[in-house]
Amino acid sequence: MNTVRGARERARIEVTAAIKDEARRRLAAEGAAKLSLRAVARELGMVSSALYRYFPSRDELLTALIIDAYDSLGAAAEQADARAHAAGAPPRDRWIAACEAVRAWALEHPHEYALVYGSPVPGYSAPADTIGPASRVGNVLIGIVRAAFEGRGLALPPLPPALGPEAGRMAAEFAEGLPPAVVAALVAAWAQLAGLVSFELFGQFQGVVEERSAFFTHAAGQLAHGVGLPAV
Amino acid sequence: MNTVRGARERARIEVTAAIKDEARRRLAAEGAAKLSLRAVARELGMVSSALYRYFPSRDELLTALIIDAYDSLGAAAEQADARAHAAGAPPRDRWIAACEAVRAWALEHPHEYALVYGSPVPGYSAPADTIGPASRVGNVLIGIVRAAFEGRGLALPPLPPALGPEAGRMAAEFAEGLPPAVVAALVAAWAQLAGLVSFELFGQFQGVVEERSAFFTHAAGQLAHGVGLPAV
DNA sequence: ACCAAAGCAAGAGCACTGCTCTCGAAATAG
DNA sequence: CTATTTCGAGAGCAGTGCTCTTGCTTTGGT
Repeated sequence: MNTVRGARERARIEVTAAIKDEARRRLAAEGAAKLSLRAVARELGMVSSALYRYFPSRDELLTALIIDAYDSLGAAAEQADARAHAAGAPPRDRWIAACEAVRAWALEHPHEYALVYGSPVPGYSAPADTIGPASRVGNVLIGIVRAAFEGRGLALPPLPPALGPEAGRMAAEFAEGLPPAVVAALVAAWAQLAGLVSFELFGQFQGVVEERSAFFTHAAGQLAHGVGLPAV
Repeated sequence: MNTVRGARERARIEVTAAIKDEARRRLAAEGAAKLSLRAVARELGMVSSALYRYFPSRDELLTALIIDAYDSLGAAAEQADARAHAAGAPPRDRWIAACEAVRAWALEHPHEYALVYGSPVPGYSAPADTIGPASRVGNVLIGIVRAAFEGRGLALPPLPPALGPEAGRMAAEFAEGLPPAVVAALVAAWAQLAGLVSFELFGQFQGVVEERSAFFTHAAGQLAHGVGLPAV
């Protein structure tokens, strides 16, 4: 019922939020590898050992930040798509809008993007709590393609027979009703989108691509074509 | 001339190599973030301060490993393509072979792959020494597409007019003679290939894609189609 | 052949990290 | 009002990157 349970509990969630905020600030400033519990505690005027009452380890703190990042990124994609949808944009434009939202979020929060889509911190494996928020971006893309499928226009990408069962399983598991060939293309496009963003963010385009924004939009359009969204 | 310049220099390059070897071993075992100079030195029977005679900082050691990783990955792609080329494979199959070689190398050297294509270590920007080795994989892909172009079959991908100058610049800069539209598609495909590999390697496909190998081959084929390589 | 210069390993030391444990104070629950 | 839980503080451990000084050894010029 979310009742007020006394000063202690309220203080706890406030301190927890303050810790995450400060950690996010330091994350943005110096990156995940240099995020130090002691520095966070120091900045908050507490002693480092007190922080362990709220997060049992540095990795747990990072996990909390990862979940928040997934949620923030997912929300950005959802909003961009909703805006495009409300404006009556065709699926292809909604797709591009969602992709551009992902890129924009990544450019605004580079270290948080690196946290979720970059190399995982070694010896760390994402706990189950992250898979829900992690799928929000994917769900946006699925929703756009589904809209195109239920409307008239969706071209079927090719699918080698050997991949039929696997694609069918993926479709049944998280994109019920969509043709397997589309689902397979969708998953690939999702990874490829991350590749485009990561390359730009991690400096791989340095000295190669200059007009990043226009280039990305073009590439996103190509991805849309790849999953079968019509050009109109 | 590579003459023998005395015991001291020989010892120096031997020790340098031993340090890199041990560092690579620890990198494979625990990842870049936990790579510790002291541990490397300890394992080599020297004291940590002695290591600074060979590498001025931890970052410099990492840079050396990055260059080696780029070279190793590039060599793997080159060999795979050369093999396919020698076997008379058409461009599309050479493309897929090169992509699969990249994936195989990444699966064999996950931490080294993460070092070069994952999130860059924060506060670290790749020095100029890395750009040469870094482009070897890209050059392989360019070579394959060029072969298809100079033979008869290469379909021109679409290119929005706004991206014409940028694509032309890229073509002139590192793929002289290829149509700008192809070069733009090539650069995007390169990033997308990395996205596919990264997603698999970093666990983003966990619970999504099961038959990773078949899925990747299919996606690589789609990338080949995207840059204009004919299906035959 | 000798001797100064350069290269090198070792050790001590600094400031920092994640994390554990104990202890006393405060808030809560019965 | 008392017993229990909850929390902050401090000390401490083992580890880190990196610097500086101290001697020893190899080198190169005379």
